[in-house]
Amino acid sequence: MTAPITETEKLSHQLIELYGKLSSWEQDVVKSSSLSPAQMHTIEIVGHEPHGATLRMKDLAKKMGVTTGTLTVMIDRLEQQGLLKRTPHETDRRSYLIALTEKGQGLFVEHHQYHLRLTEEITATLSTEEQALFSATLEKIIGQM
Amino acid sequence: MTAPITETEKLSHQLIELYGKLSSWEQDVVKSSSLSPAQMHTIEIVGHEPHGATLRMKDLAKKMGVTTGTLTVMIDRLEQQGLLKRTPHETDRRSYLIALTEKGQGLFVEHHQYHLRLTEEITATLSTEEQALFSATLEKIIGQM
DNA sequence: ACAAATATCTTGACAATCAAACAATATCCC
DNA sequence: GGGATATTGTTTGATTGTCAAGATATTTGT
Repeated sequence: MTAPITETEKLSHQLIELYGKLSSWEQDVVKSSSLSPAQMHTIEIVGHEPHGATLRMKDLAKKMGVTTGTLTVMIDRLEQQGLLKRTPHETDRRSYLIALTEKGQGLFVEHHQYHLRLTEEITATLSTEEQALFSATLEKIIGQM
Repeated sequence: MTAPITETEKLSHQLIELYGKLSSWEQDVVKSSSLSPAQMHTIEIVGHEPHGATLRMKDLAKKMGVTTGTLTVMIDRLEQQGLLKRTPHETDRRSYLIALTEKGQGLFVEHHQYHLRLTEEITATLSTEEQALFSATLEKIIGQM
């Protein structure tokens, strides 16, 4: 492949590079736990839910971009490990609400700290203004997706 | 989870969100091809190599963060589909060099165009200066990882 | 009440992955 | 040169992630 020419090509390349680095960072971090990347990802998604939110299997599957069939076995295993639990939906007896257990919450918080530490490290050389501006632009970009 | 408070928490959250959106974008794009995400990723890594570079199985496995055992079956399947090929290393008879075929190169270029189009779309509302600044900061961040 | 829609689970098939064992080749050192 | 050691890639066996399709239970609409 030839070197990027246009600004768009440069940025596209940077996004791919960032994605790849985040990916292998996450893989490394997860390796020290007993969970697979997909399992940790599930914990992260559930953990990021606002407190008190109700997440049904279907909602979670949609958020994660997998089928409910896939999610069933994923949740089965995480439930077996005591990291999250199904509780019956109050009014819809077909549904379960998925939530972290204490143990799962602990794991989530610990993992979240890793993310914060990474973010601190990679922004260490930026000025407050530069970081704020970066964040603002990133917000716009995310809004376009 | 509560709302982000510090700038670091905000940025960490944004990075996770960006990652997730890129992830599902890639999944959607790949779905219209006959390849799995992992297979397309392999094509991308090989395709991004500088022209004339020599990639052995071991190198590629390292770049991708998988074992050579995993890569062997991955390359087997892509080779069966005529997207890339193994050619014997000139001096080391244990090794192969992995490279895209014409067909694989075509697929790579097509996929690369998708990436460029996405980048254009998400930066459409940014001024030239804002994009340049964003790119510069992103460069620093990537350099810290 | 009944038909249609919905939520979840189950099953069968295959891809992705790793660790460990293996085969072929290369390198080192005496 | 030749034997010990290291490296490269493949194979094997096990587990996980994934989907599509079908099954079951429940809810909704008429």
